[in-house]
Amino acid sequence: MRGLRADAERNRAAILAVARDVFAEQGLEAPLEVIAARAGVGIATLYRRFPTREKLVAAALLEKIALYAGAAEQALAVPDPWAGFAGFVQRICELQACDRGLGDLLSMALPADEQIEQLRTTANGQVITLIERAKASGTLRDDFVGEDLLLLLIATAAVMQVTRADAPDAWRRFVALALDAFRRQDAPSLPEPPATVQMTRAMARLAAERGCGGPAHDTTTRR
Amino acid sequence: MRGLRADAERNRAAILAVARDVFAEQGLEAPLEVIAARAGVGIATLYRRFPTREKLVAAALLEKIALYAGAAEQALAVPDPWAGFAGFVQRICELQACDRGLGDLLSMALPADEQIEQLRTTANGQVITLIERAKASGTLRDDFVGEDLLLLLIATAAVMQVTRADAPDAWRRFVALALDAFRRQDAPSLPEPPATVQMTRAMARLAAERGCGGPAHDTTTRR
DNA sequence: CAGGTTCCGGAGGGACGCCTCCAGATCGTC
DNA sequence: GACGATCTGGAGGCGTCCCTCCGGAACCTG
Repeated sequence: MRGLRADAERNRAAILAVARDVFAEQGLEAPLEVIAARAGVGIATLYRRFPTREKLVAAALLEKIALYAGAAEQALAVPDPWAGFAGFVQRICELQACDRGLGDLLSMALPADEQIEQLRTTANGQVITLIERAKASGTLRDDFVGEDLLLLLIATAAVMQVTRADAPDAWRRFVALALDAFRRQDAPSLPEPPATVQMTRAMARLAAERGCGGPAHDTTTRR
Repeated sequence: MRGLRADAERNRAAILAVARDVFAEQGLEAPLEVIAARAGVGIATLYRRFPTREKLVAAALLEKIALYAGAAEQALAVPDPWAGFAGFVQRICELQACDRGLGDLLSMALPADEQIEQLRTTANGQVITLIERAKASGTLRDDFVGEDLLLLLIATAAVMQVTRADAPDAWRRFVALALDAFRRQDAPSLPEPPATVQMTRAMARLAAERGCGGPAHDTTTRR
């Protein structure tokens, strides 16, 4: 694949810039024609440059995913295990709140680009370490697992979406409650210690990280 | 409005029965033509009997909402305040899990029928009582408010939707975590004690119940 | 500035869901 | 069983979004 022609490259950049905005505002299911129009480009040009929605999503959100991965790394650098863990949780929720598209990507099992999956997978490894460290320090409940974090991401994404218009900060309270629940306490044991569950693709990855293995089936269907 | 002709009444019943099933399976945004087809009826007949989607939803889900209201009443009959509260939370989440349409209705601020709103409002009053009772007994955290329950309903609805296929019981773990968070403990105070927040219509109702008042604006728009 | 290559954009077909219209079938009453 | 009132169903217009096709414009190399 050689370099694009000058105008083509310009258009590509314009599409990408607009896509970032639109996905952030409207989520990953925004009409592609909106993006093309706002970029001052025909719909065909968008399709030529990004043949599938996933390609466009991947290109547009790569930096945001990198922020997610970076947050995990920074959290590991925090000396206090609980502070690192709690800060990480708040940080990724913050990222989610700033970018509805990222929320979709983190919470729903959208078909994602290989590059993004790789980034996410390594990040997940660090997250597991973060979790184990916090558990070992006695501040995070023993039965906590990575999947619980995914549940939280799903939940906060929904809370944000529903309350965005009326109470845009409601999710902060929700996340604070969740962190309270995650903190160690003499609580009744949770149902279904989910050693075997596997939900979204991201969760399958998480599980794989932790050595559970799992059929990462394809889903070749479109739409 | 006089009685319907016999065949019309029969069709109405068939539509309603099918609507209950379809809404439970697919949520409240299921195509109306699916319902008409499954009921063995033309789409026009459905529209004639239920001119708007909300009317159909209201008629189809009335009993389910009644179950919700009943759960609040039963919970108040439980002697132990915490057991009553926790049982209620689990019960309504269970109801939500069994009926995706009910989940939509409880969590999203869908335009709802007057009859349903009324039922929901009285139920919400009982819920507030339930909450206050549990707080007074020292088992529910002091800063808990009715809106937190709504947040939970929103969150569990999302969790159920995303994990339905792969881990249909994941929501149970999630709800158990939430109940842990709600239980009294020496926790850092939550942000935004939401005396003033008002999110969905249901939440506005809740707030109104508690005497906050609030502009229950109209949203006359269709669709 | 000419020629070939690359790129562009809008038209347009397909799928889906909403909702309405009206010719004809069905009911129930006398 | 006949007649008027009531009810029916599917065709079809509307809107949205998807994606492709192809005549023509823009680039860039010499």
